[in-house]
Amino acid sequence: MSEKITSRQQDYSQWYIDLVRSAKLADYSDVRGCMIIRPNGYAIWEKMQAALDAMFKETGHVNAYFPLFIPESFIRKEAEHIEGFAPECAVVTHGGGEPLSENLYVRPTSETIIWSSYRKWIQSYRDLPLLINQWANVVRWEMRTRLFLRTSEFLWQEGHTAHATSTEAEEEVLRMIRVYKTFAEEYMALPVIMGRKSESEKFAGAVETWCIEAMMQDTKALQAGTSHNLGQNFAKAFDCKFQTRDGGLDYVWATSWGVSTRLIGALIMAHSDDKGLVLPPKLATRQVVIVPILRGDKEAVVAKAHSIAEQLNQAGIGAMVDDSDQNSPGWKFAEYELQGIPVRIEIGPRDIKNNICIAARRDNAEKVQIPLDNSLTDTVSDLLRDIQENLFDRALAFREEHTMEVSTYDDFKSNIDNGFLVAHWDGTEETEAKIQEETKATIRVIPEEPELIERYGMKDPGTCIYSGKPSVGKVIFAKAY
RNA sequence: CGGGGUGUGGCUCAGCUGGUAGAGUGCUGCGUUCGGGACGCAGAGGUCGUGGGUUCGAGUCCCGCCACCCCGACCA
Repeated sequence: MSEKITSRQQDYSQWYIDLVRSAKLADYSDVRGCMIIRPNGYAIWEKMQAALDAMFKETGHVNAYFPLFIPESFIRKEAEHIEGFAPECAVVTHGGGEPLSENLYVRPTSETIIWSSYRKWIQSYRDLPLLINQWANVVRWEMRTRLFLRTSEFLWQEGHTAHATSTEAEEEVLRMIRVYKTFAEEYMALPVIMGRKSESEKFAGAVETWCIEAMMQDTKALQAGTSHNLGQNFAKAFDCKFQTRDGGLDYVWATSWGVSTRLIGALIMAHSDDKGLVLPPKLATRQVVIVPILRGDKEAVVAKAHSIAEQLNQAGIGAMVDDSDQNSPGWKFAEYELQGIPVRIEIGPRDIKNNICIAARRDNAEKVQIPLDNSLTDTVSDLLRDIQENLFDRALAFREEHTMEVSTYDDFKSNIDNGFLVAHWDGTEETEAKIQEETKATIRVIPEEPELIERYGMKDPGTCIYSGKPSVGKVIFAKAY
């Protein structure tokens, strides 16, 4: 084969690239740093969008769309925001062949243009809360890019909410990071650690940033979603005040939260193997592919394959038949494994005689015989549920195997390439920066997961592994994408 | 921006001390196959990244430029 996938063991990074390209998820574009999301990849995004969008609606949000272009003066209104984003912005200076009177920034995120509107829309506490989400593309000029994980342009959703009180905003921030955690774990089968970011890792312009952090198969960390408490920073920058219930005047409290097409990269790096993509059933476009073995009474085999597909489809399980005679069954097996379809059903004359079919699981390569009767849909449906759970359990077990507590800096340094390290930190940016400089590792998350907090005594006071100064609790360090 | 690498059929690449373009795979057609990437036969497909130079002659040698990839510094 010309498109052989490099093994994970040989070169993890190359494996990822080979997989993305051979599974036809994405392609490099002619524009530096940008990618083309191909139908196979976009289908995953559409599945993600559908599930997330429903969850946003359930939590009271509505969708809207704000412009791609942001006037330079808007970007400059919030001091930390401009400092954080300006260096990685694309700027439009000309339009219609003429220099523009004011430069337009291609949005790196939409807080500023959205708050310039919120200012007009919000006058009273009766206008609050305002709960808007948008599905959009954003541009951040990156020095080094990786397909899905970091490209100059990417797709995402960004929620922007406005609230009457600080407490409500805090609740919103937590509500949405929990939505992300639920989505990651239940749909992506990706266990994540929810918690706060350190001061230096938080969003430019936020008071506090919450995140969900996942572990990839090379033990590196990947930030899978963030939810920001923006306090009154943007309201003040855009002079967005409202009349309170008791007749006073106050600045509006804000949040923003987002996940991006990076999740597709996370999905790949968490579950896939050397044969190709492994998709959790809930995010696969099709859950089942049926490969008829075309020998003997071919017509009967093909007919049976289609009737199985119909039976499954009627039960809401996405199934397709590949009855083309262009490729051998072996070729098809390999191809659909590359594409990550969770279950393959093989059906041949032998099986028809025995009134069974063979189902092969993508996650662990096991093959089972399934009787061809009314129980088929339930059996397949159970199988899919089991695959979904197994992927999660496997990823969780992997993360736990690669999470350890360290109490000395020497231990830290010798184990930092082995996964997540739980360690005491004195809470200062200086220590964090020093550790990053010396080891390339950063504080990924200050966990707010009761189970983890209890297991590792996360909130117990101790001594910083780097400075030896007092620490109020432990945090998770790792090398990150 | 540093370090490394690569530009030759769609893809992966070979092409030596210069002599007029090659393989594998893919593609098209026909036939035989089909329970883990099948086989035979016949075909189509390339201004060798780009600009200049040396030469009777450049994919090959020299100089410039461009693009992309990988590794690092910045970041979802």
